[in-house]
Amino acid sequence: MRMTSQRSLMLEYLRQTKEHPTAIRIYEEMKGRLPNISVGTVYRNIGFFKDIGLLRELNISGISRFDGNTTDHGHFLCKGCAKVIDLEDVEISGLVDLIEQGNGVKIETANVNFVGICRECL
Amino acid sequence: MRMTSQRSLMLEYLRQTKEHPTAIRIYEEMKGRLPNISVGTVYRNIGFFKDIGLLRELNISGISRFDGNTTDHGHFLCKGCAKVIDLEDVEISGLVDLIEQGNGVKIETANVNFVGICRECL
DNA sequence: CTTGCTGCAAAGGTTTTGCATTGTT
DNA sequence: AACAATGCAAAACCTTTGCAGCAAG
Repeated sequence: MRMTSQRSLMLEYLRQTKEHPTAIRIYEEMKGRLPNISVGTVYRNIGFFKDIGLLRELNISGISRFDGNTTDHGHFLCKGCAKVIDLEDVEISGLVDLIEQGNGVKIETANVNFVGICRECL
Repeated sequence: MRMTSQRSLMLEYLRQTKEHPTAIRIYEEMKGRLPNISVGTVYRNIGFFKDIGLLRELNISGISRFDGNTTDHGHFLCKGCAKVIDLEDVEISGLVDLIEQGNGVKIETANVNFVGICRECL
């Protein structure tokens, strides 16, 4: 792989942000630093980072969001303010073992997501 | 609401199928019985059924699939054959309580989905 | 110098929407 | 008769892709 300015800026942003951005949000963020960057590049690099395990895709409520934190954890999407909260307290590895043994399947990725109203919006 | 032939056939199909169809799949299925049905109608009715709680939208791997079984249960998507298996053995209500209490949020819907390889494809 | 990455623009696929018409109630 | 739901087609999105040029190694 070739480390380009597009890739290093994307990684820098994805590693520090906690906002679980959509692809378009990442594109806009990059646009501020690299005005000529194209959506194609953003999408291609998202795919690349996913493949090498630096990025996780979240499937909550239709639109894809991305998370630079690839440890196993759940997510909560607030319907009120559209914020996504990390749920570090969900024991996903235990769930995975249970389901693999109970159903005879091999699990590669887990998506444990909840939608509702956050503390601030309540 | 007005019970039309489009709606009753959609409900009949969604209640009996176990294939967790995509919107286009539902459209094709309906097309076999109502050759003039339009995608717009299918999408509008999917939204309507979701609103009144007769249908659940699954967000696994990008494309939306729908499930007429609205009881709380998880799903497993096989990367090999694209089949979706219901996971009745995941204790979702327990998870929901834990997260609500630990994070001070109110959960409305839970998406507990796994991707991997099924027993037959292994 | 090589070739992987990029920007651009077009295409592909999904979902939504405006509007005149149809069909339930 | 009213007006909710439909069919049709266009539009709005999101994502992917082909290709020529650029730049990292």
